[in-house]
Amino acid sequence: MDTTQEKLCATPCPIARGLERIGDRWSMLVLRDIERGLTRYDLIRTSLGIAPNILARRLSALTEAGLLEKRRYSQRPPRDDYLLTDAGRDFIPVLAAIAAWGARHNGEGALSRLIDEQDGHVVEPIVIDKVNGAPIGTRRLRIELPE
Amino acid sequence: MDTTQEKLCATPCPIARGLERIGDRWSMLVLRDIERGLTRYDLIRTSLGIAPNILARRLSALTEAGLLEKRRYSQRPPRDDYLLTDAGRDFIPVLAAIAAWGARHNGEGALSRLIDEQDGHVVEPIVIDKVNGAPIGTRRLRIELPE
DNA sequence: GATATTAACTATCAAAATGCAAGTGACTCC
DNA sequence: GGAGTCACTTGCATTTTGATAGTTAATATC
Repeated sequence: MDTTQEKLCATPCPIARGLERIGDRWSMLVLRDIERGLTRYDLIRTSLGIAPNILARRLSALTEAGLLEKRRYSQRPPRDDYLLTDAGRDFIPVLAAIAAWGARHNGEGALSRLIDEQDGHVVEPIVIDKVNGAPIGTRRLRIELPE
Repeated sequence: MDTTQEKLCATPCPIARGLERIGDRWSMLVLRDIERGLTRYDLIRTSLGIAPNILARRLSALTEAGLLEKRRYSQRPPRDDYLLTDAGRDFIPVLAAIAAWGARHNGEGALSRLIDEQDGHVVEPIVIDKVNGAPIGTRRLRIELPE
């Protein structure tokens, strides 16, 4: 019902374009779980407490959208797990930014944290402009429409 | 029906916590529009093409969630506009990161771009770890649950 | 002073998405 | 051959979304 192609070029806004492909809670939480190694249907289902039909639909929508791919890990019985594609993996930093925001503004009670495995420090994600290193939000920005 | 308080502490995951407050397409697009100066109901409605009841609900949910605040700009007739709170403004960098992802992976056709008003360059948002400057995704991370 | 217009909604109802519970298919293990 | 596992599907109730029309409180116009 929503192939990747048909909605492209609907809007010039890259935020809207991005949200068309993953703009719902479950999809983002599915990506989070797969990234942390829960690559199988049942692992994700019990982790999220999501209804089975909903998870099935989300997984195939994410696969269709090119964020996940199925990989057969057992021929008999036929079993697949789900892996992030390049596009899916590239979305993980966005989740990190959402996590940082959630931690700053939803901070009551205990929170899980992101740890860098190389040296064990607590990661603090922020969004910057790669061009000059300035954190987004510190300089006035403008949206320029295409010609 | 969803006050800010009652869901807090439901999960220790800051991503899930964040998404509880803004994890839907319309809310994020509303924030985008308000940030670019469309602070009034009708401006947002025509910009997004959203149904009026849905927009009303989103605006009050976002206000309830502490991302927006109403400001009366006319006493007679009584009229309000919507402004970002600190928490709402702090979410803008996440939208920038989503936009960058959307531009990278949804790039067919013309796209609008973010311009830095100080020197006019095209902004390229990326998420990094503030602690060491490493882009998120370049180092292995682990989620640590609270004790 | 009646009528039109503007801005910000609310009300009503149909359509779509979500969610729960139970069931199915393809196996393996005992 | 019965029980268990994994990855779902089916059917149906509930919830959310969306389209359309109407409302309220005013000002502006004829």
